[in-house]
This record gives sequence, structure tokens and C-alpha cells, in this order.
Amino acid sequence: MPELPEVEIMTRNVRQWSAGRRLLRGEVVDAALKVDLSALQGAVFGSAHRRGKYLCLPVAASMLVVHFRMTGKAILESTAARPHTRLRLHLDDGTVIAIVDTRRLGRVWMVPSQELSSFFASLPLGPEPWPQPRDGGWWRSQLAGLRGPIKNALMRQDRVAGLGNIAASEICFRARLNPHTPVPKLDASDWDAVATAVPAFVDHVLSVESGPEIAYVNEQRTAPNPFAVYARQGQPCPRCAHGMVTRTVQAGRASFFCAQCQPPR
DNA sequence: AGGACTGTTCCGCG
DNA sequence: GCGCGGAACAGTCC
Repeated sequence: MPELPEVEIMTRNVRQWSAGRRLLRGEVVDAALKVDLSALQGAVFGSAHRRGKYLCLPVAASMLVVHFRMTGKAILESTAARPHTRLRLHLDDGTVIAIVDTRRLGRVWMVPSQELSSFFASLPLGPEPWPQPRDGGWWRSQLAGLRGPIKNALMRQDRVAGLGNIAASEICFRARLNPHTPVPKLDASDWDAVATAVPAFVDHVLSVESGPEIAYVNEQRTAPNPFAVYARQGQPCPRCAHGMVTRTVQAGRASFFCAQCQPPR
């Protein structure tokens, strides 16, 4: 699933494709989404924004909220129908914005404006780690009280919203932190390193992955793996070239790190 | 055949 | 409250 940077890319795309346009018809291809877009016929789109891993698209007085979960993505589907399309927005300029989602784990909500605040209040979402600058002290206080590994802590949506399994490994790598390091063991310089690593990681992914359609590492793709350690087990470390990228499992999710640059603590 | 997978939520246990 | 495992959701690709 897309994480913060990928949802940011899709949000920018959807904003560019839809802002100011009129919705001719909302087509719910997958009835399991249980969303009714009929009332939005003829409505005008506002400017899309992102909250954590959620894409928020204003339509007239409502908000179309999308969570892509593992395999969802928003694309332009104006020419040919794609497999696994779950929802289509037919726009007044002839374009079609589609939500495609192979595994069908994604969710869509149509939230009336008067319910918006309660809807987002019901989501366990901490503050955004990007693009506003956050320093080491902010990170320390956001993850205060957690005793588990830093890698798992970075993925806690209720503490800081948007970072996922890839980001957690990549941020630990950039901060030279072993992903198994317990949160209480981090010192001030470690937190500073985390604070520096997060925007560096997000900006890197934005620069590499920006385009009309995001790609997943495990999909057929022409672009190379854009990550430093994720899915690179067995390869030499891209930084020190001595260590080997190691794969471990933490809380059921794969982690990747350089055994040399990120020694256990 | 079996496992892995860029996520979330729930449950049970300690 | 915290942390973990496991399951569920669900489909495809090795």
C-alpha cells in the first residue's frame, strides 16, 4: 500500500486532474465499497489534500475520503479500462479518475461536511511528520512512553500519521539506527537523526516516484527499486558497501537494515 | 503448495 | 497502558 509519500503524489495528481472540474457521474464498480455517489452528480471538486495515508477530495459540500490500504492507487483511466478498477469518477472534461485496488482492501467514505470533524476525530491519527519541520525533541515526545523497537514505533499511526513499513526501515537506515533498538535507548542525537531522516526520505520518494501512476516494488515495473535497503536483502549496503542488507521480521512485518551501519544496541 | 505482501482492526495473552 | 502474535479482510505472484 501507498504510504505518506505515495499518497502525497496521488493527492497532487488527483488535485490537478479534478480541481474546479465537475463530476458527471460517480461509478461504484465494486459494490462492496458500500458508498453512494449519486447525490454528487454535477457537483464541483474542491482541492484535494492528504491526511496521514488518507486522500481527501472535497466534492460540493461533502468529502470523498479514500484509504488505499495495501494495493490501491488513484490513476487516470481515460483511454482503456483497467483490471481491478473499484470506482470511477467521470469528469466533465472527458477524463476518468479511477481507484484500482487488486486486493480490494481499500476503503472509500462519502462524508457530509457537518460530519467531517467527527469522522477524522474517530480515526487514530497523530500529527503529520511532514512537510512542517519537526525536530528531535518533537519526535521524542511523540513516541514517549513506547518501550518497543523504534521501527515499530515509527509505524504507530496514532503517534505520528503516515509512515508505513517501508518508511520505517528506510528512516532507521538513514538515521543509522538498528530497527530493533528499544525506543527508551534513543538519545538526543538519535532523535535528531530521526528528525533529519524523515523529510529526507519523503522528499527522496517524491522526487523519484512522482508521476501519473505510482508503482509498487513487487509489481512489474521499469523503474528500479527506489529504496536504499527495503527489499534489498543480500545486497551490499549502499552506504558503507561492507555490510550486507539483512532482512528480519518485527511484529509480523519485514524489516531491512545494514548489519554494519546499524549495529544492535 | 506455501508464503509473502508499502495496512488496519480486532482479539487474547502477559 | 504497552507489546506481541495471530486472525481477518482479499487477490496475485512467485
